[in-house]
Amino acid sequence: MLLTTKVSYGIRALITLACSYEKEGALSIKKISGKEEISSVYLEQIFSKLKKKKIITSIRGPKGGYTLTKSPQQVNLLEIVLALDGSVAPGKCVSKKTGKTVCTRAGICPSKEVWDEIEMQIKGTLEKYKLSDLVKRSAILSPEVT
Amino acid sequence: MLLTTKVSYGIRALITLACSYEKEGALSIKKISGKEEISSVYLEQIFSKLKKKKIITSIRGPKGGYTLTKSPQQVNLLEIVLALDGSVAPGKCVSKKTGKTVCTRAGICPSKEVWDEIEMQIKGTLEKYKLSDLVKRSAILSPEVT
DNA sequence: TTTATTCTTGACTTTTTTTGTAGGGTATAG
DNA sequence: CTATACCCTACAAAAAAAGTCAAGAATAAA
Repeated sequence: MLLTTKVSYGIRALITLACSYEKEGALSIKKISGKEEISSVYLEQIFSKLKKKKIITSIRGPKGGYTLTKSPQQVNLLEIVLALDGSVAPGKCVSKKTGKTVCTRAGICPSKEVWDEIEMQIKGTLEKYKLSDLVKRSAILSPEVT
Repeated sequence: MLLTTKVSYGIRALITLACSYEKEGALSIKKISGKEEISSVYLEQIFSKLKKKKIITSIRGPKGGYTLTKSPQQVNLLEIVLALDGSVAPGKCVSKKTGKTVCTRAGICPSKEVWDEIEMQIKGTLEKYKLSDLVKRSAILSPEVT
């Protein structure tokens, strides 16, 4: 599945970060997890992955927390999903981790081009949408955001 | 994941059936599972689902087995995947089984349109490809098919 | 310098989904 | 009648996803 809870939580947390992008200072895990009602310990893991891919930047110590590395306009959904799930492929003909061929029939698979086409479409669509698009929609759908 | 082993096995078995569509008689689970190296007991379950959706027809008793209900040109990949996996949605905002909304935030989800767009694309692509297309490609890629 | 805050990391547990097995039943051609 | 082959439900094993725990390291502020 593409939209795992990990991705869902990640996006929600990033929207929160995006909302305070122009403002001073960083947001702590505690604040974000509290606001979004996500387990803070789990969110830590998620942020660790986002940090590895340089989507967010961390600041340690009191008054520390996380900030977006780039502006919300520059972050697309594909990089978020890839950071959290490792792949957007509809199947695992090829391993996420090693990159090696998993399916022994990959060479003679008559439907491979179908799955490749779908993967391309998913990538295209996810790349098209930016974090800023979601912030806009979020403001319309739940206007209580401060 | 879209391309589960269930779907993969199902497609392979259906290609085998499609290859003997013009010929006399039905193919038994045993023959298909033997040829495709799939657990015959598992393939029964898969065929049960395909039968429910009228993609294949069964004939009981000796000399019995399964045949395609329609011609390979009339069977698209979307109906196969839907029969076996129940859905092609990238997430489960909505439950596969009950059809009810699972995600409590579905109403205020700022990325819902993204996932909907992706689901539409997947549906479109899978609908475009027919079983007969796979048979053709199969003949090119592994010409040993009799 | 000490302390409270907050990120960092890896291992572990639980839950859910997927994959596969077991075993009995039913229809039917020969 | 009997062997063949579909039919069905429950159960088991394995893999993946979701979530917890605990010890550690950096740093701002008292």
